[in-house]
Parts: sequence; structure tokens; C-alpha cells
Amino acid sequence: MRSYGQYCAAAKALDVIGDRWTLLIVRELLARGACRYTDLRDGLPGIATNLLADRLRQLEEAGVVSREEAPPPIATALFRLTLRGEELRAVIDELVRWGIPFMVDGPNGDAFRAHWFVLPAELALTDRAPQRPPVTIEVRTGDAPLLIETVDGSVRARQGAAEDADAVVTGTPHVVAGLLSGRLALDDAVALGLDCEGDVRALRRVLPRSPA
Amino acid sequence: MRSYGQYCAAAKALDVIGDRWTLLIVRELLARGACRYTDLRDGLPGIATNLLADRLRQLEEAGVVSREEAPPPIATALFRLTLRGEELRAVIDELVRWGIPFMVDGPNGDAFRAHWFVLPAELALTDRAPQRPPVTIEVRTGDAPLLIETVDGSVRARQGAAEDADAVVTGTPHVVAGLLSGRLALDDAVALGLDCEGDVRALRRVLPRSPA
DNA sequence: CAGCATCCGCTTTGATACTG
DNA sequence: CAGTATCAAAGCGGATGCTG
Repeated sequence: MRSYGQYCAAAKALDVIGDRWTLLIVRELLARGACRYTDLRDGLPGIATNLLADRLRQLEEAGVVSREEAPPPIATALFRLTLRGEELRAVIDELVRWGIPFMVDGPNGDAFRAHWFVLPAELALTDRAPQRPPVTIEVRTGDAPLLIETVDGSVRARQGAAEDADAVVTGTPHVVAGLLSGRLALDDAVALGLDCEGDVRALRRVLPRSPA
Repeated sequence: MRSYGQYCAAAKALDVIGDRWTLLIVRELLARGACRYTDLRDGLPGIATNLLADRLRQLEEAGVVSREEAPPPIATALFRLTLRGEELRAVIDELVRWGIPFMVDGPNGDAFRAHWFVLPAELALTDRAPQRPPVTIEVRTGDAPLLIETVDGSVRARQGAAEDADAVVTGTPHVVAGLLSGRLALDDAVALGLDCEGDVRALRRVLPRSPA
């Protein structure tokens, strides 16, 4: 990116992460952890492959991302956030918070990946019974299952399935977005087609009080 | 901006504020309040005038900025953030926080406007003696004076001069940045050319404990 | 002078094809 | 799998001109 040439902290930050696609690459690495090139490309539908390569090089140069060449047998490189890159979580979190209202409309032809709900889920959900034994909830929406777990009073989300989830909810991205963000109460989500199996109390324990 | 076409809160947010210059326009309105077109242009050195007009129109359409036509005698329009626009403060704040380390190098040919220190100052300074009577500090650096005031235990900053400031500090943007961010202790800043007149205790009351 | 709109050359991006 | 190469289209930057 061309530098703004301004002695201003915000402008300097944008000199590094203000390019198109750059913050979405950071989003991918925050939501999924270390990724291969192909994982990134799959999580960033629409990006041109040369742009992905360019951006990764710039981010590496800026000290935001590190490229980790795996040993010969594996023969695949891993990209991960450096400490400096992890510090962008606060920026992305606020961006996500600001962007959540736009999710009300639902995806109208938009691409969707389930792990895009990881960051908003961690922002919106809370463990309201931290003294009770931890619970695991599996969310099935879009291309892959999502796991939501209570850990030490906070809520962690990640891609993956569980064999012994306390509850399993299944629904369209639109309804799941409404549920996780607190826009929809559980009953309303069910009325809109959400399927909820297992221990509903485990679910209610972490859902935000709606309407948010 | 072309939409990313992703059903993701961060991507949706960037669809609106991810264009080049857009967040810097928001920075201007956050740091200075309502601005005329010409004020914005002056606070955004390097922007092409047509881009400023374009961005303002997009931001207005997105409900982030409102254009207020002043009554006939004044004949000048004012741009201000809407409530939705004000909510971007959290995003800009995190961006500023992340960008502050880049200020260590000093402006190497970068443009500078004193009001660019308003947001970082409010982020970094705290009133450590809220029970005592409020103080006012004038900071002279760059193109215009800056006022820093304690209000109800917090610290507000804005453009402007005071007739009766408790303290007046004068220095280069580089040294002032170091002082405000806590990278430089007051003594070190003075050794680097900072001039400090008046009640030094008023200053120490709000400065971050260095090294930050 | 404030607030743009137009034009033009350059850079960045997007889509696709191709390679080690 | 992990990119590079190519090229058209879009966006940006700078200059200038227009209008109340």
C-alpha cells in the first residue's frame, strides 16, 4: 500500500493493514490459527491468488505474519500470526462488533464459511454459570461444524465436531447469526427453523440475553 | 468499494469503511467534531478532492456521516458523524493503539497536524488525581495548539488554546508523541528539547507512567 | 472561497491460466 | 500444494475547471 505519509498512529496502522483483503487474512488467522496457503484461499473466497501471495509477503515483512516452513516430510508451509499480529485481535473484534448489525439481512448470495462465526461467537457469548461443569455445544451451519466450549468462565469457539456435545444446534447461517448475536431469542430461532437437540440449558447458559 | 461478498461481520464492516481514506475521514470527524469540506481536506493531506467528495457521499449513504446544510447566511455545509458513525470510535481507538509503536521513528517527511494527537492523547492519558480540582494543559506542537483537560476523572483533548492553562508544553511532534504515549519520561522529553512551563505537577498528574 | 466534477496517466485489483 | 504470469478493468492521484 502506498503510505498515507501522515505522522498519525491510525494512518501508520492503515499503511500496514489498510490494503484490501489484508484484514480479512488476519481474520482468518485469528479464527482458525495457523493456516496453509490453500486453507487461506478457501477461507477468502474471491481473493486472487497473486493478491494472497502479495499480502502474505507484505504481512511477513511487516512482522505481522510468520511463515513457517515445515520439515521435508510435510512439505507445506504454515502461516501464523506473530505476537504483533495477535495484537490486531482488538481491532478485528471492534470491526466485528460494528459489522454485526449488517448480518440482519442474511446472506444474499454472499459466500459463507462457518468459521467466520468464531470471532463474533466469542464476543457475544458468555458463560453465565462459570461455577458449573463446562459444556460443549456443536453448531452445524454452512460448510463445517463449529464447537463452542466454556473454559474458565469464558467461551471459546473453534472449527470442529464433538462426539459428546451437550447440545447440537443446526440451522441456516442467517438464523444462527441471529441466535449467536442475541438478535433472536432461542424460541424465535427455533420458530425460524433452528433445530436444537440435547441439553437446551447448556445452550441457554451461554447465549446472550436477547434482544441484545 | 466492491463488496467482499462474504456473510461475515468483519467483511461487511470493511465493505463500508474499508476503502482507502475512509477511516481517516472518520478519524478527522472523531478528533475534531463537525467539519467543513475544507477542514477535512486540510486534515487529510494527500487526498484527491474528488475522492473526498466520493467518500463523503458513500459515508452519508451508509448512514455514518450526515451532511448538514447550514442556513443561508452561513452558506457552508457541515459534515458530522451520526450515532452509527460515532460507534466507529472503538475501531479507530484500537487502530490508534496498534499504530502507536510506529510513531517511535518520528515523522520522516510525513505530514503532521496537531489534532492527530487528540485520539491517542485521550487513550493514553489518565487523571490520576480525580478528586483534585481540574487542570488544563496546552500542548504546542505542529500547526496548532492542543488543549488537554481533566473532566470528571477522565482526560479530554481537543484543538485550541487556553488563556489560563496550568501548564504549557512545547516540542516537536516526535518528542510530544513520545511523551504522550509514555515512551518518554518527562525528564527525557525535556532532555530531547521539550519546553515545559507552568505547573509541572499538573502535567505529571495526567501523563502515563513511563515506560508505558 | 467552498464544494465539488472532469479528465488523464498510473497503480492496484480481479480473473484466469500456467508451473515446479 | 503453493504459488507465478498475464492482462483487462477498476480505482487512485494530481491537475484543472466549473458553479454559487
